[in-house]
Amino acid sequence: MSEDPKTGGRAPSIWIRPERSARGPSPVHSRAEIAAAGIRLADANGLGAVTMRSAAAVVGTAPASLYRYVATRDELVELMADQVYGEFSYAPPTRQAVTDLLRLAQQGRALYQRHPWLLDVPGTGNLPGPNAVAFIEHVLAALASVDLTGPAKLETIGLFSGAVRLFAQTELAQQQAGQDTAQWQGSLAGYLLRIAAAGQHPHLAAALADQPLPRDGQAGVPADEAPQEPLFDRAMTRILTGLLPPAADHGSGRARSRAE
Amino acid sequence: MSEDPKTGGRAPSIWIRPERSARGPSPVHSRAEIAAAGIRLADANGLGAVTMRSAAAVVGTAPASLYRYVATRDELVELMADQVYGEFSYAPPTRQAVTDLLRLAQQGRALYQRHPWLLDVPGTGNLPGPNAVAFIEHVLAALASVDLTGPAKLETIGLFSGAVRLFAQTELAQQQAGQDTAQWQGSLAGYLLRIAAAGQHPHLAAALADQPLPRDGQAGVPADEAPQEPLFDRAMTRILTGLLPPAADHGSGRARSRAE
DNA sequence: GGAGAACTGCGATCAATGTTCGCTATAGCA
DNA sequence: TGCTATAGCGAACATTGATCGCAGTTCTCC
Repeated sequence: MSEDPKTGGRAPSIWIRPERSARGPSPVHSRAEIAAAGIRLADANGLGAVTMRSAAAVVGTAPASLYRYVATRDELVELMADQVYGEFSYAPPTRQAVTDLLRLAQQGRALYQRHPWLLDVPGTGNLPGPNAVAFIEHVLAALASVDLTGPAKLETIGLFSGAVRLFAQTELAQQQAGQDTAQWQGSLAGYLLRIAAAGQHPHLAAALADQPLPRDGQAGVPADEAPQEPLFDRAMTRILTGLLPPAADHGSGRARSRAE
Repeated sequence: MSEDPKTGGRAPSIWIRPERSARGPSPVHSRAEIAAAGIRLADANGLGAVTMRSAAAVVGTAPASLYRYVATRDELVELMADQVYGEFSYAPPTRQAVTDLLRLAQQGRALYQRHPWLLDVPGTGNLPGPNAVAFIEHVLAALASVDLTGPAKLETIGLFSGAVRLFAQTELAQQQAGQDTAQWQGSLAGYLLRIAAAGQHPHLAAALADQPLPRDGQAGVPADEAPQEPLFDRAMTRILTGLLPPAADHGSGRARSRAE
């Protein structure tokens, strides 16, 4: 989303640039190593903790040296994102698009759980790295039997990824709010309740009065994961069946876009 | 780390803090004015163009003075976001949840079109401002006849908003890529085609070979809005019908989805 | 009406961060 | 054996968010 009005002679994406050239001394480090360092920092303290200086410190080099591997900090983040995309493991596709996509969605969800900072990485505007391309390839494989044009499939992939991201975001937000700091929970609840009490928002008041806290008990054991899983699956399945054309698979020739 | 467990002792959100106190000279400016300045900057050059200095310059004051109105830059962005949420206009709800929500989604889409930087504003983690609360209230009104618990409705609102955001994001990305800079389009296309040509990604190759440009055939006239609209409506309707329980309206039993 | 408190505007300034420049050492190529 | 392109990096610069303290202003309370 970074705006660059001029962009005269733009440096090519990091995925086009070769990692190193033949001449000169061998680099001590690598893109993968630097990306791993950034990932460690981001996993621990969020994307904001990834600075050129901190990343350089983890790698064990000087800040300026990172620019031999990466043209800009955003490229570092690109590297990090694509590296974690490599954590997908792809099973051979069945013939059921929804089944395969749901499997991928579950992995995506786990990925966001493991690397929450991924939500802060803008997904658009950059070229997809090799692991992202591999992901696209496998989603296309899952969509093989679906009656959509090529471009429509690519757009569907965007929506699919966005949906996974959206669910992960919602899930992370609420589990972070509910578990990490009760004060934030209380802050939001109190805030909304006060607004509701003012009388100007009857529907809000009703919604809040309905069932304030179906969640926490008195025990410290957080049973957060288990009941969430089928909800994710069910919701994602609904989204997917809505996103894809009805799976009438009796190959009747020409593929058509669902629009027009 | 524990500070003051009582009284919500955290630095209170800007929505809790009063805009001004009784004592002291009358402020020359206001939150709304500063937010408007930020919005103008962001509309013109993206969210990155909104710095304390630039915003202060637009308002006509010194950078340090802004901190009399806003505790941090993020609060400025909060103000901006809530101010544009005020651009919604709410029609009296029909009894059709999907219809009403679709209307709201269309407005949201237009909002993102008018203020693309809104996509860069993190939606979670902050208290909703007054206009966001008004939006929630109206979505709840649209959901009045829907068979969901209060908390479930609130969660549905999150998903609904996220879906609108997701569609807007996809739409903006592709219209920006397709129209603004042909070089980026060519860059992505060439990049993917080169990967496809390598032979390791057959499905990608097939998708790219399918139908490169299903767009308009007439040159010159950019008919970009019109053909997009029904697609948005149809897709959003599908998402909504998937998100909501089937609209058995008069309290018949438990609603179920057909997919299992 | 006067004193003090609380607040506003803001110049000056600090710290953090992304990024660049230039120097030296190094490794492949002719 | 030079030539050249590159790696590592110390030093420094520009931008930006944020703070401090001072002077002027307005309200409250006696």
